[in-house]
Amino acid sequence: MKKNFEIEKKIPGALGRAGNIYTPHGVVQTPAFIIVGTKSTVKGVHPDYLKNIHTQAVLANTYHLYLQPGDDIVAQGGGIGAFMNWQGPTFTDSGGFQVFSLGEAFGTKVSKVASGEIPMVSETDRTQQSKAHKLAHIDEEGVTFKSHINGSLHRFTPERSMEIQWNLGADIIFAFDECTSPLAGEAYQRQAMDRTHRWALRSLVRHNELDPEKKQALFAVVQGGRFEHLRQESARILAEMITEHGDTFDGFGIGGSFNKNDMGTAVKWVNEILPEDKPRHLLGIGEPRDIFEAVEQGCDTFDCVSPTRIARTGTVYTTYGPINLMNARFKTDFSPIDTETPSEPSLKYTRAYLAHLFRAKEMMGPILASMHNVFFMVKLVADIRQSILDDRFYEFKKEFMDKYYGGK
RNA sequence: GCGUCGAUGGCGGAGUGGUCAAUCGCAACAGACUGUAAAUCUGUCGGCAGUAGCCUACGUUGGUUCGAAUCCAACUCGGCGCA
Repeated sequence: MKKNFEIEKKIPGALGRAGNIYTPHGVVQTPAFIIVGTKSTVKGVHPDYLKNIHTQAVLANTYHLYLQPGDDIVAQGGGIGAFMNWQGPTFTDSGGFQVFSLGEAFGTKVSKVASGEIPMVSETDRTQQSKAHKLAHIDEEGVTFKSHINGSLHRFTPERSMEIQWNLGADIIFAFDECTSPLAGEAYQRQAMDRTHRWALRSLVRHNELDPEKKQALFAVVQGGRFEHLRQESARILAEMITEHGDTFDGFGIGGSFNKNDMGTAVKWVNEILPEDKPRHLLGIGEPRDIFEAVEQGCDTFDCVSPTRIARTGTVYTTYGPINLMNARFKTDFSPIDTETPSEPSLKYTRAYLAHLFRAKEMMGPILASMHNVFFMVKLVADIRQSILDDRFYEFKKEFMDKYYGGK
């Protein structure tokens, strides 16, 4: 079996490490922030810019590209990378997140990261009526989706997800899983986790039929919610999972829901068990604080919609915390977006100019803010990597956190 | 000059006797956003008071009425028509 990951240096006294993931489209130097480009485009950001700022990889979405334009068309276009003119490494999520966002979370404000008090809602408390409005329905075999675009019905199974991801052609793909809600109780988490494990094996089997030469790396997705013993069990089962042909996973994703306050702890439970010599991707995370915690506890890659999503509504990252450019005080603030971050937008434009663009609803507002935020996160995680290589991770962490959160 | 229609909170525009401090949209002011249902969503938005409540308000003045943004009269301003 070819080697697709190597560790360069570890963080003393922790699980963290700096390393390299090798893909057919280049090396991902880890830790790395993978930029989300759901529909084979990073919203508002040109691929050339991503390249210029040394973005390590782009993550697209199986469900969205399957619906539009269709994975067959993406395949004809040469796969997501060629289709969007991105030459670097690519990932695709399996559609597992949509099981949550279009299912349990649909029509609610529930986020996969819960903060503060978590109301425990048992499965029986949910009415049939509310379930009827959801766009995703789960059964043992797979998930039936109702398209959010035109209402048409679609069936996803682990096998189908592998086939679509094979067509999309990303370098790193994920097993089809169920991202559970942070509101789900232990009984449901257990049930969903066990099912996700069965789906993982089916994904592994189907993937190896499609890709005997192993052009794509397949990552399993650890579940278990906020329950320590479930997380540990999930990590153990997936780490040991092997097909009758001897195939195993190339890496692991850590998915599902988290408690905002102890994300590092949850990640640690898992990474203490996962094999050290395979890469670990923390799905859908996150904020600077989360990333520092997760890197320290052994995660190698991350993806998150936050940089581009918050940018579109006027929020930009700065060294001293995020700011919302729509706030009145920025109307006449002619300083750079962030004096300590040399992104192209920050070097060339003022806060007042961006504030004007956002108020005028000019598309350059979201574009420039997205460019800045992508730069900020890519650079932050690159800086974290460098701090590990330089043996100064903890110093860098404290320095950054003190500025960014200002003691909060 | 005559006729006619209209004048509502920053703007647009509902409301036509009590349930109106007044639907809604925009603007404004905040907040949220963690494997993108998202250039989205939520809250506030006359003044004062921590909810109770009080005050000032629907062009102006006066009137009808238990009660008026809503009915009547005059006036002021504006649109349109005729001279």
